[in-house]
Amino acid sequence: MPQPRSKTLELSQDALTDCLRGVGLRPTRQRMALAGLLFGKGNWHVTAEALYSDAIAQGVNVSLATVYNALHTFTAKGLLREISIDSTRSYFDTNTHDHHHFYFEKSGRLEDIDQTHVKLARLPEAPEGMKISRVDVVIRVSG
Amino acid sequence: MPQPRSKTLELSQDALTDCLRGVGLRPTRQRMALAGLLFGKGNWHVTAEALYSDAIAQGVNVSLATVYNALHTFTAKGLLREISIDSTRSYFDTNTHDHHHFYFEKSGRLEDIDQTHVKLARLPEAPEGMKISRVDVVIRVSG
DNA sequence: GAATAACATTAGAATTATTCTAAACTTCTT
DNA sequence: AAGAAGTTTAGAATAATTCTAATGTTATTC
Repeated sequence: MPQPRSKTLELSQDALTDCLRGVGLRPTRQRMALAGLLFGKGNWHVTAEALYSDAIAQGVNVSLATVYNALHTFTAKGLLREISIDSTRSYFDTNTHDHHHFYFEKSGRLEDIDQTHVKLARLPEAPEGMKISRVDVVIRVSG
Repeated sequence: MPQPRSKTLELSQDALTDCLRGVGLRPTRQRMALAGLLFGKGNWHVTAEALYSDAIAQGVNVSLATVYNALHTFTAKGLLREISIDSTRSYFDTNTHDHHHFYFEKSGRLEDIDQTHVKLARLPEAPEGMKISRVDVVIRVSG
């Protein structure tokens, strides 16, 4: 169930166009609308289904396949970051900076953790010939 | 594709029975066989499909549904720990102690990280009324 | 040790999340 | 405006997992 988003911080059409063109994507009607929903309201975590419902609710005419396409293209271009929690739950995070997450087991909700509250003091070497592409810390909470 | 397991460290029927009874589970033929495959060869990470193939290959007569049932029951009883990497990949880890993982993006393989090589120096408080049930660190490597 | 209750297993159908297909449509370039 | 390249779409396909309900097994009681 999608949370009602709090702050509205509408992005202009021009800002959205720039955002898409800036990463080499054509500003199509669907991508503009989805980018508006994704990036117009501060950082959040969204599933494909939730974004799709949101779009439909706003009268944006878009198919579920397009939502998946857009989420994956945006992720590939660095506009989003994908976070997988369990086999039935994959979130897209509009915050692409280094940060970690609380996962609320009961509600299935994800929440950013302030960067200053987690510190990895020691990390292992990447195995021979490999490089670390990302470190994810997920703190599961319940109760 | 299941890795060929290296060390063989067969567990006696008695040890398996004790292991199951110890957590309040009936030692059925299928559970005994699956527990033998899971716990007889040191720590490893297995998917449901891989364990199923392994069982079939060893001539153990078991259905896929039973493999899922057993994996989930064992996990609920604390004999296994489930690790989800992405929406199509869920592993069961026979190492239930605190530890973290390398994830090889190319091969999809998971590897334990020696406990001494990761140190979380600072952790946030659990949000109001919640308690931390688990902290997962997954280091994705590629190349 | 037979009867019974409780628990487990099974094949196959159902479900869920996601990806694929290929035809129709947009956008960009010339 | 025309052509090329890229995008969208409905609906079919896939993959992993769960469900169903009938059958089989294990444990308990007498």
